[in-house]
Amino acid sequence: MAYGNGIAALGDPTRRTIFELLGVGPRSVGDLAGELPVSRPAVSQHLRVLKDAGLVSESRVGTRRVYRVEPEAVAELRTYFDEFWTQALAAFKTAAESELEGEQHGSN
Amino acid sequence: MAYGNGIAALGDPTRRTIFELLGVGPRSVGDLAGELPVSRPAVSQHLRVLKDAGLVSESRVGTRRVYRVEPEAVAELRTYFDEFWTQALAAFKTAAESELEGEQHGSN
DNA sequence: CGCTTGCGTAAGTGTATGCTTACCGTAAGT
DNA sequence: ACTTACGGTAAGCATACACTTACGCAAGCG
Repeated sequence: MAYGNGIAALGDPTRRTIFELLGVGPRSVGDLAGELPVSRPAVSQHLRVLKDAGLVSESRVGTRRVYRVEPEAVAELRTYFDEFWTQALAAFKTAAESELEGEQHGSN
Repeated sequence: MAYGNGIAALGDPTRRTIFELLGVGPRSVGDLAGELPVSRPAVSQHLRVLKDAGLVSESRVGTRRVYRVEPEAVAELRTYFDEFWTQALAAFKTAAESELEGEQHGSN
């Protein structure tokens, strides 16, 4: 049940942008900061949150740190909304049917 | 591009719980509040956020208001993570391959 | 060795936000 | 009409949180 942290982590717009940038391919911190309207430390802090949520992982290359998306975490979120959608749709149908029960063959 | 609001709205744990309760079936405000550790007004406020995000809709039945999940909104989120996952997986593969280029057939 | 590059961390600040209590409007029951 | 049920809204508060600047630390380079 780590998806909760994931959704919360992606709640922030800046963090979601970072995540989407990493979705294209791995990147360094300064590189990311270069494309964002916030300071580099801010990006570092966002990356920490994403990392704690298991959405991204870090690897050191020389003096810089490269972050990349963790596909498994995304898969979890995907599954969550997938199942939720199925369930919501079923509930939607059920609700529509029980509405009809009250008016039997009412045309409207 | 309304998924952004949706994700942000679901960032809050209480709101996510409300959303999941509504996923099972439509419910009234007081009914929801009865299963949550927060006051009824708090639930009202959360429902407003969910409604503004397009995740739920409202309908009045007598003196009470019934809220239900909006399947289309869930579908949007589903699609978002679905596409993101596909993209992230592709990026993951690409990254793995370009790592091999550097060491060609290096056993270590 | 200094010096530079690249980042994480600490400390501080302003604003957003989730919660509560109090209040008000609307719909149904008697 | 009076009363009760139901729920949205206002006001206030306490905490969370996103951001900044300042600093420290490790890895390459001259």
